[in-house]
Amino acid sequence: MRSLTEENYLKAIYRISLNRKMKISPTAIADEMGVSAASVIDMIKKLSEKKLISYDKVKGAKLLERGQKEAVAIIRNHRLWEVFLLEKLNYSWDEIHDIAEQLEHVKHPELADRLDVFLGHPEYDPHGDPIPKSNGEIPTTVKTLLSEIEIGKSCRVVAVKDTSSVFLQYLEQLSVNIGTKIKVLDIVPFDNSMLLQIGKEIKTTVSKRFAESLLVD
Amino acid sequence: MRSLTEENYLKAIYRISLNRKMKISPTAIADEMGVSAASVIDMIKKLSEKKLISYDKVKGAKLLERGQKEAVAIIRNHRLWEVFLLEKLNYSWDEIHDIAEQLEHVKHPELADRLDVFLGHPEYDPHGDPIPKSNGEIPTTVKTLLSEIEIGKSCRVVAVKDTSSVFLQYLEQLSVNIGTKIKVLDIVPFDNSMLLQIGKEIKTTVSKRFAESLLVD
DNA sequence: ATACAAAATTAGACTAGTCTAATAAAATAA
DNA sequence: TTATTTTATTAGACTAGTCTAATTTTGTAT
Repeated sequence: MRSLTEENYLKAIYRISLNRKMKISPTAIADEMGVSAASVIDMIKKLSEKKLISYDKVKGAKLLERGQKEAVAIIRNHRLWEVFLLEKLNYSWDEIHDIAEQLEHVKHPELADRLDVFLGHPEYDPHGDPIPKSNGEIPTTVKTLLSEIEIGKSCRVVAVKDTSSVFLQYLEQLSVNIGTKIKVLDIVPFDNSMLLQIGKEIKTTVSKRFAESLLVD
Repeated sequence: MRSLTEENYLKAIYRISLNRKMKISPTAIADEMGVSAASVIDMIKKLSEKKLISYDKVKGAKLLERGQKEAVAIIRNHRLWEVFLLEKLNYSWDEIHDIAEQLEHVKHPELADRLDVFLGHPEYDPHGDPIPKSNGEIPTTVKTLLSEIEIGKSCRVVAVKDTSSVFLQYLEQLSVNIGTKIKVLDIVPFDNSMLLQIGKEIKTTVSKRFAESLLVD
């Protein structure tokens, strides 16, 4: 059984390995976790002994197969719970992360799968990140930005890139939610502003910046 | 912020205070929690200092207002999550407790209330225990056993008293679930067996013991 | 009331995870 | 290549929660 702390280290190492293709040094982990480098060294020893990661001063830390699997499972939990919180409990984009951070550690062999079924096998979490499959496979999603949609085509909102409250409030005002259907009616060549049909009711023009902050399918 | 362990002690003290009307001694808590009496003494000191409980060698431990409130909030979480796990994720009666034991500690000011709304304000958890309200009030439910229903009356299953797997399997076989409608067609005076109409399809006779293991409304 | 048993408490140790401060090793710049 | 800075590592201490093994207190039975 993995402790909460161990799980968080695995997750941190996983996240670093995605973001930057660089060496995963103790200091990098310390920054990610918000702890001292000394603490990280201790945990690196522990996780290495348990064969969850490999470590070498030169090459840095790296998840071994078991560690990788566990990290991905936690990410899967996290993203599924985020979908649940947003869609079922009507939480807003900016609130779900912290709660999912706690929920992701709840352990039961079938929990993620049952949640997945209940939510209808969502492919993305509300931040647009792909939800790993049960077998650990992560759909390599080519995320489509609204700004890439051609005139006349329709799409559905699957996630937001920008989670600032100004942006989210703007979305609310426009009645844009996850699942909202959007049709691109026109694109202004001058500044790439887009004329959109949002749902059935609303027709409005948005900036390029706006269109680059929404992920659609 | 309360630690996991502190929360579990508060919960244990609360549970003891319900079951037996007796003094809540360190040993009683130790038994309930499965730890040594020495550990309990330490925690009693801690919780007393934090004004969550009172303690006195003679009178034993007692939850103070804040402690009581927090304990009830945790119970509320627990029972709401049990409903969720059973009704939404289709877990079985015997699996939900352990998972809810973890979920109950997830903290966010609105979580319980949102879950409550999502689940449609359930009054009982699947074990037939009342779910505390948001304000801490616990509906003093006069639980009705199926065995108390009169001939010709109908009711709906709200919970089970017995959670042994033999009983649960029997229920499954009879297609009895939470929410299932049952009509009492006849009662055999000899041994109080009941002839039931279960849902639309099934008509069967069950023993008194069976009828005393099902809670209905 | 005295002796025995049970319960409460204290003392001291252990683990997991954290820290700071000191030291060692490596990388970088002059 | 030597000095400086950054990074890695070790040492030692702290907290929360746990334990076992005394020890003290309380309760009970004769």
